[in-house]
Order: sequence, then structure tokens, then C-alpha cells
Amino acid sequence: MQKKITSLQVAQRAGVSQSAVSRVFTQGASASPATVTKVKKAAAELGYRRNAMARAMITGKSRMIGLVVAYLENQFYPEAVERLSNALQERGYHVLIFMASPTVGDGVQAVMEEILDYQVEGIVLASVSMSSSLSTRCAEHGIPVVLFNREQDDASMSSVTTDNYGGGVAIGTHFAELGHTLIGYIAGHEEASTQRDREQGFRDGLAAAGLDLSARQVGNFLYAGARASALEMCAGTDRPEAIFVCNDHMAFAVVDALRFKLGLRVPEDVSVAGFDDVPIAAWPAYNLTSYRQPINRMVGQTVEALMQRIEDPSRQAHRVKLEGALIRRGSTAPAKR
Amino acid sequence: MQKKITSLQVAQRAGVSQSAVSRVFTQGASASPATVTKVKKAAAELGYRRNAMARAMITGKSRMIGLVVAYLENQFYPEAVERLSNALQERGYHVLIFMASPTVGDGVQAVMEEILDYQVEGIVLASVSMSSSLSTRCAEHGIPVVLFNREQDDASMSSVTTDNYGGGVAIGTHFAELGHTLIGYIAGHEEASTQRDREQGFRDGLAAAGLDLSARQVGNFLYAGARASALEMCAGTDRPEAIFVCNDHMAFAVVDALRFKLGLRVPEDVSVAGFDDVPIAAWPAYNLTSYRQPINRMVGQTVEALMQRIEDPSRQAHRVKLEGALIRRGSTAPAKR
DNA sequence: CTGAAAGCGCTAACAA
DNA sequence: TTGTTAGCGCTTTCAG
Repeated sequence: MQKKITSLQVAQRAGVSQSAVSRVFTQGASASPATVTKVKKAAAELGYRRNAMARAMITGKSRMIGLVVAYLENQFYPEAVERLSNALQERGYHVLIFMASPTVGDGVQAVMEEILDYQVEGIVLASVSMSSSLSTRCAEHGIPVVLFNREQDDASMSSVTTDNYGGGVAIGTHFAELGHTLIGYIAGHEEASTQRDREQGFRDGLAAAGLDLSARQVGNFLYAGARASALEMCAGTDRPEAIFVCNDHMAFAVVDALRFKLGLRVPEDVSVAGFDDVPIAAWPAYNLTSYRQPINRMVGQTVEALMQRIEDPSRQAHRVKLEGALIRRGSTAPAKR
Repeated sequence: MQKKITSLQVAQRAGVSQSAVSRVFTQGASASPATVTKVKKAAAELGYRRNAMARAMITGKSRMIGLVVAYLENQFYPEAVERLSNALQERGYHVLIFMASPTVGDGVQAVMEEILDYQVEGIVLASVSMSSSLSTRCAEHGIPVVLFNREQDDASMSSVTTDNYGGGVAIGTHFAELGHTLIGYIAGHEEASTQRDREQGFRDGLAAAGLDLSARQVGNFLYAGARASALEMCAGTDRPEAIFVCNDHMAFAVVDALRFKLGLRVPEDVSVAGFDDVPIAAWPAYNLTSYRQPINRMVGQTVEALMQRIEDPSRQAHRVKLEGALIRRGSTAPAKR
């Protein structure tokens, strides 16, 4: 097992000083063509690579971004993680990933501390919120934090979201246009901003058509939770004609429960709509009407927000709300006359 | 924006030397109760946290593990990532994650170099293989690499897999017992060891019952690929009675194509079985017969392998093959008389 | 353009 | 138990 190659060894082999080696590998540093070739040759022969930690220590730039994520069972998040990671890699950043269990609120706290210990240059919080004390600490350290698919009242906190309210309105309007009057809603985790905004939009969309919610259950963003909610909501004779489920992941559970447990047809007996438009929503087994989150643009904006505040920490918070799009599929249909 | 707190500042405030501060925060170092309290108090007041990079540099232990992953669309991997990350976090390790596109073989090469630059203490390669030159380099650096859900001929490479061959046999036997004789197989990426082993096991399982494959297509582990394969395989009049699809992710595509494009019933017209037993396989929309990978044990073994070789790099490769289990569900049924 | 020298924040001998 | 002293591998002045 050969030891690690340092710049000093390269320097010796190339017959130059250690700092010369450093310069050769540093963007925009001065080195004569002769030195460059000598050093590069020696480096290649030895298999030299710069120690990212040592660089990070001195420059204060670790080129790492912390990513805290929960709900990986919901296909929306793996997809986001993948794209985010790719976008960051393209910019020369790397991702230190942490799982947060959504239920344990202060687990996030502990996890964030650990992330900060690694001197990350920024943090992305996907679907988790943070205590304001913690956000203050990050601000003090000058570490930008951006909330992905979640918002907080604190206006100093950057966030990238879809227009959840508008999406809710779109679904409400869609249901009204289809002629449904008995309407149900299955909520996500009550504390989540996405849940609140989508529900409020949905209610307002319905209200604009003179409609109101006739049933509401809480699924907590879980498959099992949504399944139980659907069963509860639709077991009786007064079941809704149309149900908006706060995200696709739960909507699949609702469709499954309706079809396979209650023997109901979707959309003939009950229309179901979700939110996110994850790839599975397009699979013919579900063919789910959904409000699409523009995930590419969300990721783009998240990276943008991060980069801006890394370059200029004094810059004010970047709060973006992107438009999505209603994707009409076969899980919603007009009310029966 | 307050500057970063260093151990020196804590030392000054506590009226002790900088190294005393270091000792207070180091496991098993000597410090009098009096010093400990003084230092801890000062540290708390200042909000001091150790700089993980600086520690890593000196100790040579970054407490980071590199994770390279592809195919995040296949639910098996997000699940694995989540559990792996949690298991590692419990042991005080953190995960630097990299996405590798499965098609670009040498993308992995580049990505691995970057990981190594961060002085990770180990690397997990999920569903990707590596060139032998690269594995040599890792060995030289004394960095343990473990292959998760993939194998390589190189016996010096640690790996954790399910008994893919045995799983294939189990499915083949299952089909034979159900009385099917026209059998199809939809392959994953041809190069993957999982693909090869599962297919070989399947063929051998069939052969033991005097059966043979009557159709074979390649889906490359992709939903779209599997869909096309299914269509090709089942459009004619000589379609198979039972199809084994190399993983669940593709099996969903096959079921969807059969049902919604070809108007066939599963399992009445065609039996379909997958491999992995991801959570979606249990959803009633698919209710898929599958060979379960013991993901918890796989993760446990992966962490174990890593830890062992981190502690003792001279230790020989850890190659584990875990038993899975055939999960019979409603997507497979006896042949019609 | 180049080498010498001073650290980044911390751990780990080494004396005291 | 403590403080002092070297560094870890690298970037970055600062002279030359």
C-alpha cells in the first residue's frame, strides 16, 4: 500500500519548490511553460491529486453542499436529489447527504450541526424545516441555506417552491369544471407549508365555484396514512365524488384503496387528483391527474440561490415560487348526470 | 456575521491552553474535572464546534464514506441509500454522494477520483462496477471499496449481494410448479452481474423441470426498455404464459404494457414475476410476485465490510451473498388447463 | 516567475 | 494533568 502522494513529492521529482507545484494546479497562477510541463509530468508519473481537505482548510472553501432530505419513499425526492447532485457536480460542488426522519423535529437540528462541522459552503433542506435558532446560526456563519419544496415565514430564508397555492386552485377549478359537488381532501403533514398552501388554494378554487369541502382526512404524506384516510372517507354512503390528495405518493394509495379494497372505480365512481406529477403518475396503472412541479427549474433555482449567496453572502434571500402545470389524465372525469 | 470560533478562542476564554481544549473534546484524553467544566462552559458560550476538516487532516480520518449510485428511479436504490446513510450516520460516518449515469462507463472513473480527493475512508458502489485500474488505485491508497448489489470477478473486491442465481432458480421453479411451459425472460443491462446471475439461475431452474426459455428480450433496467420488450414479446400469437422480468422496476412496465396496451390480464393471461420486492410491488395495483432482496441485511453487511477494512486494511475482501425469499403474490397463477 | 516562509484549526507527542 | 511544540498538505503573501 503506497503512501499518499503530496505536492512536496511532486516538487522534489520535478526539481522545483512545493509552491511551484501548487501554482501549476491553481487557476490563474503564474508559472512558466517549462515549470508547468515538468510539474505535470512528475505529477502524472506519481499519480498526484490535490488533497481537497487541505485546500479547503486554507481557502475556506470546501466545495461541499449539505443536503438534508426526508421522505425518500416519495419518488419526487430521489428525483430531486439526483438532479440536484448532478447540477452541483457540474459546478464543481459535491454533496454531503443526510437523512432526516420527518417526525423527529429536532433530529434535523443535530444533523445540521454535523453538516456545519464539515464546513459545507451551503445547505439545502428538502422537505424539512428548521428551527429559527439554527437558521440564525447559519446566518452568523454566513452559510446560505435554501429550502427546497418548503417555505418558512422567516423572510430571510431562501426557498424554492412551486406555486402550491395556485396548484391547489387549479385542482379545485378542475373539479368544479367537471361538475363535482361532493369533494374530499386528503392532507399531508399538517405542519408542512406545502400542505397548507395546497389545501388553501384548493379550498379557494372550490369556493370560487361556490363549492366547499365535504370531507377531510390527514394522510401525513404516508402511503399507509393515505390508505387509511381513503377508507375512512369512502366507506360510508356519503363518499365524495372527487378527492384531491396532497401529493402523488399518497394519491396512489388512495386509488389503490378505492379500487382494490372498496371495489370502486376511478374515475367513474370517484375522481382522484394528486400533486407533483412524479413519473409513476404517468404509468397507465394510475394514469393520475396531477399538478406538475417543474423539478428542473426548481433545481436550477436552488443551485442559483446557493451560488449567489456563496459568492456574495450579503445578498438578500432568494425566494422563488415557480409555476407548475395541471396535467389532466384519466383519474379524473366529469360528474355523472 | 460572526467569525468562526476556533479552539484557540475557547482556550483564551477558559484560561487554558489550546491543546487543553482539544483534549476536553477528545475521547479518552486526560483532563481534570475543573478544566473540563471551564472549557465546556466557554465552548458553550461561544458556540464552539470542532472543525471536522482540520481534524480529518491530522488524524487522517475524514469520517466520510463515498457513495456512488445510479438508477435512482428504481425504488430499490433510494431505499438502500436511505438505510445505508442512516446506518453510517449511527456509526459517526457521513456520506458524500455521487450520481453515476449507468451508461457512461468511465463517468464512474472520474467521479471516483473526485471522491478520493476528499479523503473518504471508504467507498460504496451501488449498482455500478469499476475498472480494475481504479480498484488497484484504491487498494494502493488503502481505501476499501465495497460493491453493493453488484459483483466483479476480481476476488479482491468486497461485495454484498443477494443470491441472484438462487433467486432466479426460485422463480424458474415457481413457474414450473405453476405448470407454465411457454416462458419469457426480460433482461436487465447485459453487463450487470445481477442480470447474468438471475438469468442463469432462472434458466437452470426451468431446465431442472425440463423447460426452456421460449422468448427473451432486453429491457436494460429501464421502464421504457421493458415496456418495449414486453410489447415485442407479447404482440404475436406465440406469447409466453409466464414472464420473469429481471427487476421489479421493469416488471411494473411489463404489467402495465400487458394490461393497458395489449389488453391482456395478469395473471390470467400472462403471469409476471419480478426481482427486488420493492415497496411498490406490494401495492395492490401490481401485487407482484417477486424475489425479495434482504435490504436491511445487505446494508448491515456493507457497513460491516467497510468498518472491518477501515480498522484493518490488510483484511481480505468481504464477499457476502445473502439469501432472499420468494414472495408469491397475485401476479403469477397456475397455467390454464 | 519562483522559492521561502507563514499559517488554516486541530491532534499528538513531549516535557514539565 | 498540563502547556509547548511540531506538524497534516496545501495556498498565499513576500522577497528576490
